[in-house]
Amino acid sequence: MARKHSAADAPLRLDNQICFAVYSAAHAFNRVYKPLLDRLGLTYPQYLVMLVLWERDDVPVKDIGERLFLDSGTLTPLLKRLEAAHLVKRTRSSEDERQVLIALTPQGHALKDKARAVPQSILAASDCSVSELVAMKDEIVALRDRLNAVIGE
Amino acid sequence: MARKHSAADAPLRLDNQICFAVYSAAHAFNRVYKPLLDRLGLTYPQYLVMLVLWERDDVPVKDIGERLFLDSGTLTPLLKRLEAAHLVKRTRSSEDERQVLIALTPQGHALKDKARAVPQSILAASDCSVSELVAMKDEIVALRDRLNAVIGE
DNA sequence: GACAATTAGATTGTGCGCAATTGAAATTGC
DNA sequence: GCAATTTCAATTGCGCACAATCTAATTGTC
Repeated sequence: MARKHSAADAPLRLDNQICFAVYSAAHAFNRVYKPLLDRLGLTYPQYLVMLVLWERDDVPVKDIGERLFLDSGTLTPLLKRLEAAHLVKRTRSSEDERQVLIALTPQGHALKDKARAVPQSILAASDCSVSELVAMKDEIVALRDRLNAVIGE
Repeated sequence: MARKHSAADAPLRLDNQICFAVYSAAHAFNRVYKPLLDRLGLTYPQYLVMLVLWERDDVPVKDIGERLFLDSGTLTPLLKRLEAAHLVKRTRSSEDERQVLIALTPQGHALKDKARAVPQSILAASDCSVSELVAMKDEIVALRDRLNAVIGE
């Protein structure tokens, strides 16, 4: 019978790790996005922040972080770079001086139209039907949420 | 009828992005792995390298990179840290002086036994049957491979 | 009103991840 | 046989990610 190494090692084999499937797929997405986002002058995490802001802006950093599962250590420098690129404006809230509100500039709003080409290209690259992708996305989100539920014990 | 914003914006909504599902799931995995890997003294990417080496060591950096989809800019410093931790040894190949061969030290081999507890904990955290996880992994790997196929045009 | 506890964001330090460049070694093309 | 090309690893620089720490502002309790 054909067997690779010892059966006791199966749980430690790279190709059996779902985490590596997810990890490597994330990098593959990043590589496909890169040339598309270069045209917008955005990195992939910056693109995610812009997606959040295009839905609703003038929101505190905290809200963006909760949406993307990122903390201030990641977002503060990223948002400063977006501000340096004149895509967002950062202003202290007058109601709560602890908060910094992130608003889109006119250029930030305008970039949304150029961004509409991105999802189409990604769909083409994934070489997959929309319904299949939606089903997969829902499964992955469900897994992510179960994992996140474990973090807080 | 209930509609969120404009239908034309649906392709740009964060919750419709499969890439974000994958991206955020990768981070969720990382957070679940962290306390488990801390006990082994490994980061997650270092754990992946060790998985590769536990299958077969004495391999050039290039092979590890092809397996994990990582380049020398990532692997060289990572491998130097594993060497500093006395888990691997780096030696120039005598057959091809361009190559650096990575071999496990006795401690590197020994760590495999401690690592066996990791996949079990991950399975528990994912709160999912093995067959469901395998099916999902295969789908994600298939998507990743289609994306990677596009990179080379 | 005073003070402890909490919250928001910024900062620092470490470790990826990748593009671009470099340098040495091997392969090829003629 | 030797120049041109290719290959492999290392290096540099930039941008995440996140833990830990810090400061300032707000809330809760009395």
